[in-house]
This record gives sequence, structure tokens and C-alpha cells, in this order.
Amino acid sequence: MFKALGNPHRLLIFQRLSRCCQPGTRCDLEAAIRFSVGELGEGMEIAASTLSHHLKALHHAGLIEMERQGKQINCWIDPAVLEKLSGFFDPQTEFENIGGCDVR
Amino acid sequence: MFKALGNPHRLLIFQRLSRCCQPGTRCDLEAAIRFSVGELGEGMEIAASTLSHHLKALHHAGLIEMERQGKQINCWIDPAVLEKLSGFFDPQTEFENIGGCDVR
DNA sequence: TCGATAATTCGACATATTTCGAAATGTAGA
DNA sequence: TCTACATTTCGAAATATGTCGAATTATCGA
Repeated sequence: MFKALGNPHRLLIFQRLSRCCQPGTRCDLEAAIRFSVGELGEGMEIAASTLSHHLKALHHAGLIEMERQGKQINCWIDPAVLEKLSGFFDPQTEFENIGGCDVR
Repeated sequence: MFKALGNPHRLLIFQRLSRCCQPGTRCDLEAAIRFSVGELGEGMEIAASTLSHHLKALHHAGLIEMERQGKQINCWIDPAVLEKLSGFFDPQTEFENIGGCDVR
């Protein structure tokens, strides 16, 4: 997961998807902010194929979810992933691997 | 920082240093667990030069502190780094760059 | 069915990363 | 001062990553 976040383009994509709810609100899967692949690439000077490659890496790492919605593919972050990641840096929390996460 | 944590050896080193205090205890700089370079490499089948290289990368990323203590060099994590990193994954927290952190 | 739009797969290439061993540096103790 | 120990610096080599353009797949609407 950290390897996936270690690339500037992928980190930016992840950050765009991270702002999943308004301040004072609690995040849930339904409220999770969603962007299509094309929208995520806006402002990033990167070829479509490269963008696709990065999204695949993020998904493969278990960081983002993807689902086709008509012509486009929507991406979002499961709030549980954010909680797990946050907990990783808390010495009091015991870290466990997350579902779709690709561990070698 | 995530790029630095993205390597399995470096992540292991970071995790060893992360358990900075006992459950129920609050972490502080004094209580931070410290390991020498040699101790950190124990059990990792890696050349000393490679270990040194990884430690340098972690330090350069602002993840660990290093200080010579006689013949050896001690390493530890500033608890503030753990809090910052934890906060990065909290949508309610505004993330700011940390002191020694190397941003490009 | 055909064309347009959205995204992915593939192959190629330049650049980065990981790793090692040999040599160098810094420190403590005999 | 000389030696042993701990660690770093310096190339060099193998492997991995990031990037692109061209071709392909999937879906919608005329």
C-alpha cells in the first residue's frame, strides 16, 4: 500500500478521493466521494494509459474501489481503508491486513 | 515518506521502531524505543551497506532520527511523525509537511 | 449497425531502485 | 598508536518503475 502511495501522481489521486465527507460528518461507503477515471486525471499532465496504469496499481494495492457506470468507471475509497491506514501509525493499535490488499 | 515506507525492508525497520511505548502509556521522545543500526538489521538477510542505505533513505524522508552514541548509531522515531502520518488518513485532519521531511 | 467516447492492454524505452562487495571513516580500548 | 568494531561511501550490476503511443475493448446513442 505504501509503495502505491509512494508515487506523486498516485498520491494525488488518492488525496482527491480521500476528502470523502464534510467536516463534522462521519464517513461511510455511501457518502464516499466518487470520481471517474477521466475526472481524476484532470490537471495531471499524464497520458490516459499512464493514468489507467496508476489506478490499477492503487486498486491492486487495495487502496481504491472501481466500478463501471455506463461509459465511465467510477473510483472511490472505502472509509475502512482510511481507518486501517490511520491505525497503522498508532502504536496502540494492532495492524491487520485488509481484504483486497495485495501482500507478498 | 510513503515511497520510503514502500520497501519491505524499510517498512520492517520502521515497524520495529514504531512500538515506541507500552500499551496504555503515552509516547514521547524520551520514551521512544531506540535501536542501533546493527540491531535493526538483525534477522534481515541484507548486507550492512544495504541496511545503511535504507536507514539513510528513512532519515532523509524525515521518518527516523539518528544519533551517534559511541561506536554505534542509534535510531528512533519522533512520536510527532507517527501522529502526523496517522492524521494524513483522517479526512477531518488538515495535513501539513513535517520539519525534516524531504519534499520534491 | 456504426461512430463517438471512456478506459485498458501491450510493447518499448528511459530512468530509478535495490543490492552487493570493497574500501573508507569514525570511535573506543589495549 | 594500533587494532577491532560499527557504520558509511562508492561504484557496478540486475531488476523494477513510470511513461508514452498505438491498438483494443466496452458502452451509449443515432
